[in-house]
Amino acid sequence: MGVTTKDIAQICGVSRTTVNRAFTNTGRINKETKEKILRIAEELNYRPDLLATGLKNGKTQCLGVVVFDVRNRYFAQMLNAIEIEAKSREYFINITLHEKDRKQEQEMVQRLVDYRVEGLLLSPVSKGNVFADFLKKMEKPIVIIGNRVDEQIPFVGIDEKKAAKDAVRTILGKGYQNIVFVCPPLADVAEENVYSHEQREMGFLEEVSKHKEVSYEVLKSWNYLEEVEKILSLTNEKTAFFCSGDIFALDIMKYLKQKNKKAGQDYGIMGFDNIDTLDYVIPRLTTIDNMVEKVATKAADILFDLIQGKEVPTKTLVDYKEIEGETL
Amino acid sequence: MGVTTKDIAQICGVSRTTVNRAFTNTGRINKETKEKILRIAEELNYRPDLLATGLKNGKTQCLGVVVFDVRNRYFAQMLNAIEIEAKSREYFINITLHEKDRKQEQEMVQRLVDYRVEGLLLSPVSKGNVFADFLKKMEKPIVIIGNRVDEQIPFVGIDEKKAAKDAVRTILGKGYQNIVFVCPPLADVAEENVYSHEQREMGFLEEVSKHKEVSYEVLKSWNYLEEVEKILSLTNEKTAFFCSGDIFALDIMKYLKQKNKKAGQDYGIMGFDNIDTLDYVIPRLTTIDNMVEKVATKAADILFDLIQGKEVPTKTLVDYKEIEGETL
DNA sequence: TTGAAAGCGCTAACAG
DNA sequence: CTGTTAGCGCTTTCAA
Repeated sequence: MGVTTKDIAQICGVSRTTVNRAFTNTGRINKETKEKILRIAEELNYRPDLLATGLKNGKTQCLGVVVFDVRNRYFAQMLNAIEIEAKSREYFINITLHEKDRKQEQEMVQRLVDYRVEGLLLSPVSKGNVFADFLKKMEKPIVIIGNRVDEQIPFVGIDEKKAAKDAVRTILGKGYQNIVFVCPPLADVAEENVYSHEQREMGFLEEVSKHKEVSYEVLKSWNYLEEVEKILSLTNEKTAFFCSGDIFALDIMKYLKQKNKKAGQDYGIMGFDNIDTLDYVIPRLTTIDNMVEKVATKAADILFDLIQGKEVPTKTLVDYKEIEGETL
Repeated sequence: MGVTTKDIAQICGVSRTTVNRAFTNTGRINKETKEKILRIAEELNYRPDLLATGLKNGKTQCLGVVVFDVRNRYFAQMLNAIEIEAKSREYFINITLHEKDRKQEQEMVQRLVDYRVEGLLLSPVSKGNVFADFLKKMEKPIVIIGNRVDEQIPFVGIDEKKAAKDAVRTILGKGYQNIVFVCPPLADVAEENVYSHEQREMGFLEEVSKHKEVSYEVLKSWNYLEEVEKILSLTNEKTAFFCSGDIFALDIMKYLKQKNKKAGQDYGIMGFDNIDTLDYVIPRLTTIDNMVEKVATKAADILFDLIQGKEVPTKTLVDYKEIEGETL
């Protein structure tokens, strides 16, 4: 590699210990020696080797973050929030991606641990006991964002269930008699961790079943476009689609627009997440802000607490927010 | 930390060298000894310390990637492409973000180098000789994506200038007599590396000035919404806006829609980039695909060549593609 | 105020 | 087939 403390020591005619002291401000050191060392180091463009430092100290000032796809706005916003939080504590973040490949997800976690990151933030697609045990075996501070893994591993998110209930109430308040919960991710429930969607479904069902006069159903298929159209053409009731993700809502709106059906007029529609693509789409979609930035910031906070050996809650909920648009 | 080769050696009653041999398949080793070592390692959940390995070998199998904001679709798609490419070579990528903060950008580069990544992919906001020298001083393989820094540092992108010329021709072909190039980033040309936008502007000017009968102007302000509206209200000519970024186009379309002006009818508009938000917006924006995924993949390829000590071109252009929409 | 020596965990040359 | 030894670059006693 480049210049090492050894080189500097040699040039300055001192020992490596002294050189080290010059950098760390630790222990007594002659002012001139120190200045000389620093000057020479500067001249030679000396840079400490972080691998060596990390190895020696057992600390790397790094956090690992594992998410599946940065193209997803949710993660993009999340990463930014984490980055900012980490930076404020002079930590470095190490982002890794896996394309919903559960094997890779574990590999990424493992590798980050092997690189001795001091803590991990995950938004996992894996689930179940095996995965939970795997994470626990890491013996590293870990905080889960969004898709809960088990009761013990600290988790940060919003109260998805309550949010879904609120949404149903909002929709009913607008006079809809038929509500369809559109949740394609549930089609993958067998393999994938879709905790947040499951929670939303529970909230939906709990609330909607309280109202005898309302008819409802849940769509768990990725073929939702056709199904939605069919539903609309077969019913006479005032129908609203509650989508477990803004993307699905946008997709439906676009599709139905081509069929000359207008959101907010011919049907109602509500999303979930408040992704920023919504800023460019007319009419403005009514949705629920998942507060991903707040959640991520909170998760990072908790992770730092864990790193410092503090006790932390195993479940932390951040307030969500309904965003009124023009589609109900 | 956890279990080390030393522990395993002790337990198996052999030396650390032997343990090492069991893992690396290098040198002769007794089959049973090997199996025993591997079994014990497995049981103890042994994991090599990557910091130590890296320190020893001077290799980390890591690439560093520095971008300014992952919320930007362009980078999001770029990162995914890089990730895939790196993974196929068993490299790990280390993504870091800085919010267009040029000081931080340099710090990130420096830190990645200090962590001994084997190469760097940057899409920089910094520019100029000082920055170029800084990068060269790293003495690491580096490939620049999108915003060129200087003639020597390998760069991958599309032929922005030619693409802009093509776009102008397309617009003229639709009968527009007045073309406005909307390029807010040029407002920041003093501080920021906006190479790609400068190239686009050059292309625009070169092409448009060939046609004496066409009037044109360039908008370099972040207040483009009002200016656009003013222009539309003052001119009688058939006007098109050529936006140096789809985001600006979407913003304009939304704004003008509220003023009851329709894209493709009351005015023409064309974007640049082909971000995937376009999928959800009607009418479909005519634009140019910046091929970010291909560019990123190519950049990673070149970086690997550099890492292997091969010669690489200092400038690589990937074919762009015009996407016909409904807004011209 | 400074230096010698040992060690973080892994690896490789060289002996045996 | 296996072990000894030294060393990657940095840090930290402990002794001078």
